[in-house]
Amino acid sequence: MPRESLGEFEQLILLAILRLGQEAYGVPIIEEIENRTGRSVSQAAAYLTLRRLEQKGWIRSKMAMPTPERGGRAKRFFSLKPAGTRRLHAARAELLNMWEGYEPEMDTR
Amino acid sequence: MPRESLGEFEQLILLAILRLGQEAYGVPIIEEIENRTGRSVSQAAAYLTLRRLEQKGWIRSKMAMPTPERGGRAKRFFSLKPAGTRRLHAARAELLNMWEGYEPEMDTR
DNA sequence: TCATTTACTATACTCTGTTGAGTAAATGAT
DNA sequence: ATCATTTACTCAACAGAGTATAGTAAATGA
Repeated sequence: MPRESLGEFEQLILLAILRLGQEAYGVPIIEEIENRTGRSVSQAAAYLTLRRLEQKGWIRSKMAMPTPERGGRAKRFFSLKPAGTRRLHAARAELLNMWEGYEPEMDTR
Repeated sequence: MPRESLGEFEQLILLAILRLGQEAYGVPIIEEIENRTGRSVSQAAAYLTLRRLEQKGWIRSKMAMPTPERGGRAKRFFSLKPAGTRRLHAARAELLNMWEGYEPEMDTR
């Protein structure tokens, strides 16, 4: 049974798509996550997760035409479906609830 | 290779231990997570994750003496080790970074 | 003695995340 | 034209995190 809450990497992918808007295809999605988290993201990990998210009905994708640049292959653009948007929103709410009241000083008791 | 960041459920467990302080043993840990997240947590999931966290050196545990109540078996109490505290702190920083700038209104564009 | 309560365990499995390598379609240089 | 290079995406196998179902163990109270 799939879990109710989003996985962490899934969240990162959805957030990246949301933030990138019209420019949300594989390569920038990976860069966005790398910039934001500071960790490196393999292409395979990203594309696999994108496919899984699409299968679950949280995002949709569409191939675009190639662009006239060196190596400018056709890109697959992604966007959030309503269900994905709701998931993302719910994930944030859960996190807020979970960490609410936490103060870093608690760590050093 | 284990991942650098904590899993979501692992975070919940560590946070529950931190919050419960002296009272951090299996049953209240489970209740704390259920209350905070609204989802139900199986005992197996909790104890298994507790064991994994201990194996990784993020928490320690100690059996206490039985208490004189009906069914009052010996309890295994958990506490954070420094490494676990650091992980928890780092996990929070990552989350803040990841969601920074996100506004719920972004969802409804 | 035995049902009940509280606390913890075993085992097997699915889902999520990661790795390492590879394919495909475009341009640019020779 | 051919072939190296760039950009974009794919395959397959595996490891790690999370879940489900069921069970064991040690206490009390009737």
